[in-house]
Amino acid sequence: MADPRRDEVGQRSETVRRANLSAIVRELHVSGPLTRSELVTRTGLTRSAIRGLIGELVAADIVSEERSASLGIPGRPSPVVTPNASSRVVLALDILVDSAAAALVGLGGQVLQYVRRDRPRGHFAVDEVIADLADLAAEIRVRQAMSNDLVGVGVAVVGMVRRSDGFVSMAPNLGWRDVPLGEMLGDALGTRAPIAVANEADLGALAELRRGVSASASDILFISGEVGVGGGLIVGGVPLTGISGYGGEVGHMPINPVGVDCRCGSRGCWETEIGEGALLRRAGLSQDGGSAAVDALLVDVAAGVPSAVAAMEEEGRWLGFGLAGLVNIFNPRQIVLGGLIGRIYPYVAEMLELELDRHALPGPRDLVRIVPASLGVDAPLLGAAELAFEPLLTDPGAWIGPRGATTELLGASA
Amino acid sequence: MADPRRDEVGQRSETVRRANLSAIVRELHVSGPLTRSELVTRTGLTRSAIRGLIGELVAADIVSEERSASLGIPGRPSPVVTPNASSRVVLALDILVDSAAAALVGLGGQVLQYVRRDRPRGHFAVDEVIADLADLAAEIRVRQAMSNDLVGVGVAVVGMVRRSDGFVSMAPNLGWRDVPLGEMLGDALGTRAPIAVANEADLGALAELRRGVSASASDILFISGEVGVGGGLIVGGVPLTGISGYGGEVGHMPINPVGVDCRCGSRGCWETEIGEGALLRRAGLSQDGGSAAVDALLVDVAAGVPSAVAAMEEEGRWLGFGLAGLVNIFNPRQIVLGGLIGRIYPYVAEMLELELDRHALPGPRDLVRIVPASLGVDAPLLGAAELAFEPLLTDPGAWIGPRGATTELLGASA
DNA sequence: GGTCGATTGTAAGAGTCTGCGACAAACATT
DNA sequence: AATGTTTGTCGCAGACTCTTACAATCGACC
Repeated sequence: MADPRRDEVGQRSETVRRANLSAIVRELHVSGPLTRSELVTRTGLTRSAIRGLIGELVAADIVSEERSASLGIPGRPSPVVTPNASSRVVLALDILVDSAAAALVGLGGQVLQYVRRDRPRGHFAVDEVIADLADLAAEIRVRQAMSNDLVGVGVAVVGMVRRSDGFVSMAPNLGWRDVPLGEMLGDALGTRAPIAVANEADLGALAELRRGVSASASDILFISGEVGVGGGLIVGGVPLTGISGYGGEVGHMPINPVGVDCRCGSRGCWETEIGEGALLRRAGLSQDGGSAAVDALLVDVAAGVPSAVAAMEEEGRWLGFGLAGLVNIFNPRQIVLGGLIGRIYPYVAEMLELELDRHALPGPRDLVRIVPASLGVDAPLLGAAELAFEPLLTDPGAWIGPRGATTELLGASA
Repeated sequence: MADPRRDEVGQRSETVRRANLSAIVRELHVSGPLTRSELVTRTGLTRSAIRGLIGELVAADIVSEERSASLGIPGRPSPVVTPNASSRVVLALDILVDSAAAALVGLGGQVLQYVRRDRPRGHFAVDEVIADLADLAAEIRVRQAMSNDLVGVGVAVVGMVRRSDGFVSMAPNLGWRDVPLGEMLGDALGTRAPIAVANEADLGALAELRRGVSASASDILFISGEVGVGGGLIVGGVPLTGISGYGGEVGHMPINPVGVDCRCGSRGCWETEIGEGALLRRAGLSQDGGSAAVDALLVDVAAGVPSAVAAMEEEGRWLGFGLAGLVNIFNPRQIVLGGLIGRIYPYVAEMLELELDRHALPGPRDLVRIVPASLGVDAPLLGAAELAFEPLLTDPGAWIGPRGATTELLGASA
C-alpha cells in the first residue's frame, strides 16, 4: 500500500488552512490571551483571514472572544481572544523514582487539577505503578466536573521510550525492561484518547522551552539529574528524539575511560560521575539516602565542611567537563540544569564555568549561558501536558466541524 | 522595523505554490530525471498541478521535457522531466589542509568542471589561499562556455564557520582566527552571487546524505577525520548547525580527563585520541608524515607488524568509546566514517563494534550501522555545491518570471 | 459636547492555487 | 484493427486568502 518512494510533500490549500489555524492556536496556547490585532501582527495574516479562522475556532469552542477592557489607546478596541482552558484538556502523568503525579491541564497551560503523591523508593512493579497512576487519574476525575473534551494523555517516564507506541525499552532507575507502558495505561485508564509517552528529561526540556526559562529559544540543552542523569535536547526548535525516540541520553555518554560501572551495563558514563550516587559517595555519605541525604550535604556545604565542599568541587569539575563536549557538539544558546543538578547549581557554578572555559571552543562557549531550571519537580509533568496537546496545536482543524474525530469525554470508559 | 514578536508563520496560497515547486525541483535534483507520472506519485499532487508547475519550470529553463523512450509498458508514455544541468550551475570550492579544489556543478548534481590541486602543508596565509581559489575558479571559467546562470557559490572549510556571513572564527589546522572568508571571497571572485561558507565535515555529511551511502536517511552522523576530526550531524533530516553554525565539533568533545593537549587549547579532546597524530604516535611513527605515513602504516598493519596492529586496536577502542556517547545522545540510523577514519575502517571495525556493545545503550545500539563514506575526498566539495543550490531548491519561484532576481553570469565581475 | 484622527472589525469581490471529471492521445496486446 | 491501459489536456469548481472600501469605537482636542 504505502509506496516507499512516495514523499507526499505536495501542498494544497487545505494545508494553508491547517497551518494558519495551527499558528493561531499555538500562539494562544503559548503566549496566553491576545487581541485579534496582536494575532494579526504575530502571524502576518490579514484581518480578514484572522476573522474567518477565529470564527471557526469560536464555533468549535476552542477559543473565546471578549471585549477588551479599554487600555487608553485611540482606535477601535480589539477583542481579546482567549484559549478555552476548560473546554479542551489533557491529562498529564509523571512517574519519578520517588513520586508520581497527575494533572489536568487546559488549553493555554492552566493547571486545573493537580495531585502528587510520594512513593517509597524501590516499589517499582509495573502493575503497581500503573494502578497508582490510575488512582491519581480517578481522583482528578472525581474532583473535576467532566464536561471537558480530553484531547489526549501525556506521560513522563524516567527511562528510554519509543515515541511511536510508548514502549519503554529500559528504565534502569525503575528496574524496567521492555514494558509496553502506553498500551497498559490505555487499558488501565479506560480511555480511547491517544496516549503519548516520552522521556522525563525530554519533557522537562519541552516545558522549560514553552513555559520556563528558555521561552522560545531554538537550541537548548536540558540536563536533568536525579538518581540518573537525563537530557532533553532542543535542536533548531525541535526536540531531538532520534530515529526511535531513544535520543538525548547524555547521562550515558562515556566520559571516563577508567570510570566505574553504571546501572546501564556500561562503564565510565557521565552519570556515574555527576549523579546523586557519585555526589554522595565523594562526600563520604551513604548512597541510599536519597534527596534527604542531598539536603544534608547542601547544609554541610553551606557550613563549609571540607569533605562536602571538596565533593561539590569535584562535581562541578565533571559537570563542566561533560558540558563542554555538549557545547562543542550542539552550539546551544542555553543549558538548563534541572532536578538535583539544578538544586546544587549555586555551589558548582564557579567550577563549572571554569571547566567550560578550559574545555569548550571559544565560539560556542561565549554564546552559551548556564541557568538552573525554573519549573522544579513539575517540569516533566507540564511537559507531558504539552506533548499531549501537540496534536491539537498541529492540526486544530481535526477538532472542528463534522469530522470531529477523537474528542471524547474523560471517564467515558470503554 | 523587525518586530521581535512577529513570527510570520502565516501561510498563503503563494506558500503552497512555492512548496510545490520546491518539491518538484528538489526531487529532480536529488533523484535525477523522472517522468511526469513518477512526479505525480512522489509528490502526491494531481496531474493538473504537476502540469502547470512543470510548464513554468520549462519556461524558466530550469528543467526540460522530452519524450521518453518506449519502455514496453502499455499506456500513453509519460514525458521525462530533466533538470537542466547546464542552465543553472553553482561554483563549489574546497579548502583542505593539503589541497584545494573547485568545481562547477549543474542542477541535478552533474559535475561539469573539476580541478583539484595539491598545496604544500603549512602554506595557509589567508591571502594566498584566496588567491589560489580565485585561480582555480578562473581556470574553470575559461574552460566552460559561460552561458550559465550562477545560482551561488559554496565553500567548504576545515574550521568553525558562522553560517550567516561565512565568518571563520577558528581553523586550527589552517592557523586561522577570525577570518571574514565569505566577504573576502566575494571580492576575489568578483561575483555578486551569494556565497555560502560552511564546515567541511558538515558539507561532507550533506553530500553523503544526498548522493552517498545515506540516501535520504533522517538521522546520520558523519565523522570526518584527517589531521583534525570534524563531525557533520543530520538530525531529523536537518543539518545541526547550532545557533551560530559552530555545531557539530565532535572532535573537540572532551573524552579523556588525563589526555594530552589539543590544538584547540583544551585537553583530552576526542581528536587527540583518534586523529592522524595520535594514530601515528601510537605506531611509533613521525606525526609529520601526513597521509603518506598513514599509507605506510596501513601496509604494516596488513603485514601484521605488531606495533602497527596494536596502534590500530587502540584507535578502534577510542573510536568506539566516543561513538558510543554519540549513539546514546543522537540515536542515529547510521554513522558514516569519512577521511582518514574511513580509510582505516576495515582495520578498526571489529574493535569499534565491540566497544559500542560495551558502552552504548541496547536500544540505540541495535539500530545503528557503521559504514565507511562513499564519496572520498570530494565529499565536502560536493556538499558545498549542494549548499549553494539550496536557495534554488527551496524557492524556485525566485528564478521564475519577471522578478528573475539574483541570476547573474559567472565572470561578469563588478 | 461635538469633531477629528487613529485603529480595527466587517463585508464583498477578486486572485491564486489545486482538485475533479471527462475526454483525447499514445502505447501494448490480441 | 479492436481493446485495454496509462497518462496528458482542458474546463470548471472549490478552498483559501488578499485587497479595498466602509463602518464602528476609542481618545484627544477645541
